[in-house]
Amino acid sequence: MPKVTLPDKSVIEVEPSTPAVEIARKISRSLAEESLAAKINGKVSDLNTPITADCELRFLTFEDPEGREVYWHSSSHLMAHAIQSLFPEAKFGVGPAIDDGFYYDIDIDKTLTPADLEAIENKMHEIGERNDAFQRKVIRKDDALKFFKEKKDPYKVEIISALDETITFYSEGDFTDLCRGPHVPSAGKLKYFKLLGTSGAYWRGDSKNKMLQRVYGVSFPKKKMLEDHLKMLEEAKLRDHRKLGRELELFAFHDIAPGAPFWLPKGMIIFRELEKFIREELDKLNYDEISTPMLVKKDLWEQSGHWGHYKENMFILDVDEETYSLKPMNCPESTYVYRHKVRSYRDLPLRYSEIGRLHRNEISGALGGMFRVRQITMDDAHIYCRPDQILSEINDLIGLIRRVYSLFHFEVSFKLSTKPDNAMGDPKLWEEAEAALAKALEQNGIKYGVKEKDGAFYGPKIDIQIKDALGRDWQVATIQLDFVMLPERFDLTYIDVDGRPKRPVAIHRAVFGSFERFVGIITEHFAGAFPTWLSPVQTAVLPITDNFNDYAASVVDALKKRGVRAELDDRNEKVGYKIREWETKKVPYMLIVGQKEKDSGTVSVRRHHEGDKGAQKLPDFIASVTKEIVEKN
RNA sequence: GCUGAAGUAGCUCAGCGGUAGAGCAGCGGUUUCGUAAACCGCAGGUCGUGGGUUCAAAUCCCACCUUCAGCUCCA
Repeated sequence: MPKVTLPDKSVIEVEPSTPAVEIARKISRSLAEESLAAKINGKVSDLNTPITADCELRFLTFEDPEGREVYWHSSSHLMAHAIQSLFPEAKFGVGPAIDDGFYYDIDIDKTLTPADLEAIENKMHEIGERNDAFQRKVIRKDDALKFFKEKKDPYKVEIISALDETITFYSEGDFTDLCRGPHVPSAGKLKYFKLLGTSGAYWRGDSKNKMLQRVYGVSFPKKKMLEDHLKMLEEAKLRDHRKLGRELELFAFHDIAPGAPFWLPKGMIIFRELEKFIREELDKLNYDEISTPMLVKKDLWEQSGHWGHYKENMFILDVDEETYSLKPMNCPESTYVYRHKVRSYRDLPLRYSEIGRLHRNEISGALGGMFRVRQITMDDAHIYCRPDQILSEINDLIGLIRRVYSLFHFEVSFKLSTKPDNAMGDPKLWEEAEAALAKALEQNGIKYGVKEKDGAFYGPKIDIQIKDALGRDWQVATIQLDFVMLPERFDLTYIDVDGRPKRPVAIHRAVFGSFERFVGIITEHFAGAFPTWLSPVQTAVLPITDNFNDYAASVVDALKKRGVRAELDDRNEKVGYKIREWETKKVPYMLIVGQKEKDSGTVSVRRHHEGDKGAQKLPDFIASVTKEIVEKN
């Protein structure tokens, strides 16, 4: 009898060919109820897969990423089923689960409208209520081809023709689809869903192929989860940095400069605070700041290799019979600073930081608010070090990145990308470097993911992701080792102890990535209510009537003297009106002053979003707000 | 770049062949007020740009510009 090992290491014996789901039932009814699929010896399988031999078994629920994937994949089948019954002429492309839902690509003559989506959604409920089982069937290739040829579905025929492996169909009611699976046991498991929209997508992602309509949706086993998800999408819309940027007067876009923001005075305050902060951090870590030319001859890019691989993304212009380009990255030019004089092993590491503007000609369709711009300001740096210094440099960088991001209350995660197949450079150096990166992560107690073979051809890297207040992931910082592009192509050397020239290792790194994108991210993360140290206006002083304008002005004066960004609101308006306005501008503190405050030398403090905090002596308020600013709380 | 949608006052939007509209913001006045919108008045627009159809175009047609959603996540 097969022995089944469960995640808690307990072992149970079962009759041969017992479906996995029976084992779940034996454990508990709720487990059987919540399970979506079974992981048998590490392979995600249908819940009713018969257990025929000894195995390790784990049940997957919606809590597991793999469980969600099965759930969404099954949802996409249910959607296709609904589409087929409403539009029998529809042909189907692919319909996978994605990070936050699912889609199906369909080929149909009419353009689907929101009303159609609603009809499809209703049909899905109707079909779901029948609770038909998802049935798996292994099928011979020629039978599979015959089936879809008869169904006149050229996309499925194309997919099957290219398959060598075992071909399986899944049927659920009167809908049959080519599918590797696995699926939830029956359509009734799929309860709460919402179709979110449609878009065009080329068959196989190739613009030479026909464009299909992609229908996106999301589904959940509990009503509350769907509601929360939809609420989150709404919230994201409200927090859209393009809207907040305009309303809070941070930045603006104009047709005259596509893909480039105009930084408004208030946005520039945030920019400068971030810049000041990162410079202070880098000073502590013994970086040297440099600034290199923005307009350079193409020879530089020929030498670095960018001319061959990156030319389409560069702004190129002819000047005096020479071809120039606006720099799309800083790295090649930093080597000129390195090569300014002969370097000794004693000089290393050299840490060159550069906050400069870069120009990248992103294709027009890729532009989007601050997230994707053509003119970016990067907090870039290139560290030149000896191979034996890699570990300590990476340690410092990990520390820096964690320190910076914890300040913004972001959750940080790290991913190590290893040697790709097209790697260049000394294999031994690769090995040592990957080991150093892994060791640095481990020394810092970091659990990290590994992306096999995902490094650049010139070195392994660590990508840093952050999770914002809405649970969305952003790829921001990066730490990239480089043995080839800068050191080899620009023939960088240092004189080692033995008097011989050696190659340094270069480390490309950025913490914020680009200021534009980072400001966009934090605008949405904080929903425009920036922490006090970043707030363009830190306190607004509101006299109750113009009888107290003088006292209010003296309060503003006192704040400004202590470096607090304060504004006087002496407009002839009721205090309720002024409060409403400063609330919507998300200013952290409002100080309301009238007769009482003037007589007692106090201010009535109102905190954004929290309300009235009562009166405080002015010096006390100044002390607490300046403390908050200095500590960046 | 490709597919689709959109562009009217600073902002949000109505108007969709017949003299350009509202609310908010702005400006002037009245009011002097205690924790999220006082009242009255005024001003504000080459209807994205260029061309065409028409007696007449914000409105219909064509081209371009810009923005938005998507185009990577592969039975």
